[in-house]
Amino acid sequence: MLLELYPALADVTPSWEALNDETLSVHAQTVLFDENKSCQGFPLVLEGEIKVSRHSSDGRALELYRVVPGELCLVSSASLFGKSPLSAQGITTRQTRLMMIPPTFFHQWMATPTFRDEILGLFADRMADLTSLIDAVTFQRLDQRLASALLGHGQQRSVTHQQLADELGTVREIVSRLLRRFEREGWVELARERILIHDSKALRALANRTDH
Amino acid sequence: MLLELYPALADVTPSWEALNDETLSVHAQTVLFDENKSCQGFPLVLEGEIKVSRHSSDGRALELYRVVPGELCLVSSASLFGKSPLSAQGITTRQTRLMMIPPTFFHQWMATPTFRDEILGLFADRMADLTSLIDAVTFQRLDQRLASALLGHGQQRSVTHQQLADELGTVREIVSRLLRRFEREGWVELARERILIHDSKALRALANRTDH
DNA sequence: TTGGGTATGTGATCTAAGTCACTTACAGGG
DNA sequence: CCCTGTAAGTGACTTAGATCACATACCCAA
Repeated sequence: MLLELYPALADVTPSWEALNDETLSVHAQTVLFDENKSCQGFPLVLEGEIKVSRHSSDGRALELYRVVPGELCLVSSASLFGKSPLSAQGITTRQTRLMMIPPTFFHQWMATPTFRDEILGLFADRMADLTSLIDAVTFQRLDQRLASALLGHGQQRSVTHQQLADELGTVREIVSRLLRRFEREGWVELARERILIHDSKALRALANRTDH
Repeated sequence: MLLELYPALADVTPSWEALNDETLSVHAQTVLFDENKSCQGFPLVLEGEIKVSRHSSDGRALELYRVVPGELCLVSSASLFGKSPLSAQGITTRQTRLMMIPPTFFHQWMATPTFRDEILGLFADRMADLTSLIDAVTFQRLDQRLASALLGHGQQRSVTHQQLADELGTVREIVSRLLRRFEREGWVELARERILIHDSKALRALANRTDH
């Protein structure tokens, strides 16, 4: 199970099995780590999802990325590598099973080439995501980013407008207004806590526009 | 010299001295690597500076960070770890001496604990910078970011308004106007390609404001 | 069925930032 | 000293996005 998600763990010493009882199961909305707190351990997600985001002083939020099984929490690893405080908040979006690797284990495991390469590879992918986010935030319009946010979740997304706002780093009213516009165009259909995608092609076209 | 900047190189095998003749010296404005190209090697900066930035389709730019001697190019390392294409452009800001580490060497060196820890530590610091950038771009106003950009460069900065615009991800006119405002407040004094700081305290106050 | 809590819709208004179209200032080479 | 290219100043206008203040709409539990 764990090995399927993180095959490189097969080789590490001390064996991960020493930590088997460290597996914990938490509810949705559990805060696993927080901005400016130091990192307790390195989370490997077995099941569920962690949402990682930053918060502004005036109550706005921006989602950096989500950690699903088989992936890697960039912020935690950076914190472990550098002993610097965490730079974002991590919260589960639903019931989640995970293994918290203590820092000492994590450091020892990094000596194993396969494990190291896997971690560094995941690290790299996340980095690319982050730089994409940076230029989305800098150069793209909100309607384009909203369109992207709606895609890749199947035929419908079950979220509130406020949740989308927190994902994009804006406020609820703007999301509502843009969604309304999409609906008038016939691209989506809106219901309470639910958005049905009718024309993903049009949304994708908007998301990928390079001009303004 | 090299060892003073990167002490962990003392321990690596094969020895870095095998690469000694790989040191190269390039002029200002040399493009070392580019977006969507794959990475040629890992640059260790001995002297000079590399500016790493992203570019939008409509000619705007945003600086991610600068690499000075003793530091680490996050984008290059991510590219090497992940074999993914580079996600930013790297260009020297002045005459620069550097050593391009071939990927094979780099991978071998990562087996050395001291080297690995150093690299990962630098990696972590950069990550923190990047997340700060993300929320500066998302949550801060341009005047605040401009104020930050003016600080930490001594009594004066010798740059054009266009260069500042490219650093902040905006356009020249906005920078000119904001600087003019700062001048009217008596915080700075403007001259061709030169900005004298008169009241860094006021600038810092603006930069650190948490409200709007 | 009703009533309160949460989610959504929307007009009015504000403002930071971008765009356009210029003019003006400057510095260095011929 | 003039000419030319680059840097900077600036008014007029547009617009995306934020803010405020409500009006509904919906859902579940009592």
